[in-house]
Amino acid sequence: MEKNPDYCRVEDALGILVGKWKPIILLILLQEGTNRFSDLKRRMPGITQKMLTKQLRELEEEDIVQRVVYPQVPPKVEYSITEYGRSLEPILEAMHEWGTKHTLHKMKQIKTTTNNGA
Amino acid sequence: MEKNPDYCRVEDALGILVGKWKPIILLILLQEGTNRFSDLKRRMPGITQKMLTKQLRELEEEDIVQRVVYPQVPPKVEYSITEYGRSLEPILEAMHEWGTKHTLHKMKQIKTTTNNGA
DNA sequence: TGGTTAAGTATATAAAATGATACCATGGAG
DNA sequence: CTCCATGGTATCATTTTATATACTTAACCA
Repeated sequence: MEKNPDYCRVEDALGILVGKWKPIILLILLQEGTNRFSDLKRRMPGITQKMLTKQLRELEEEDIVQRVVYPQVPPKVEYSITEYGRSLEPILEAMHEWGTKHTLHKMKQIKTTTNNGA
Repeated sequence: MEKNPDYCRVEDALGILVGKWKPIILLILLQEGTNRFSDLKRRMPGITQKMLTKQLRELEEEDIVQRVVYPQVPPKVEYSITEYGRSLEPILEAMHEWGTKHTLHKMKQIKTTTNNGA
């Protein structure tokens, strides 16, 4: 595992995508472009400031999102996807596509299970 | 979020791929086909029986891996990818590809950071 | 009789992720 | 002088994940 570079590469991608909020943040920024902090928060009912800050910092750390601070009061901070971050799109797309099929698959499973004694 | 089906689909895929061991299990089974429990354990030094059992049960639950028990002593249990599970390959591939680029990107970042005052 | 084997369970802990809540800074409106 | 707004930070509690360790089962072998 640690030895096999194939596995590590996949882990790297997962490491960035994983978390309760990261994919949502990425999809929002990918689909709608630049958002300020409070916009993001508004679009993610349920997330706390702390969480949002943390996720954004981690994404920034990986050069996936860009953070721009306007030195004014009240503060204004804008977040956007970096060009590099955009390279994650194929993964998110593959996951979205698969997830859609998966939903159908689960429905089939339920049907089959329900009928298996009939 | 919960409202937007786009996000949920991605979450579904992540829900299945995520965990410290699942991608490794999937890659092993995808690349090498059927493995028995002890083989998998041997290929993943560091995993505990409990964890391996748990991950496999979860994958089985989602119809990603198939579990075949041979009623003999000592026990023999074989695991393999289902046809459905194989449909995850594009995601894993996309992640692998991205992860590879990411490694290079990080190296560039370090270089840039190191040179930024020169 | 007792050890070996494969695939587990059971129980207890530790560590990581997430959440709730309260606090801070500051310039302008009233 | 006080309150509002924005984008935070600090502290603590809870939930979720992962680890460590010991026990179980039952045929087989010596």
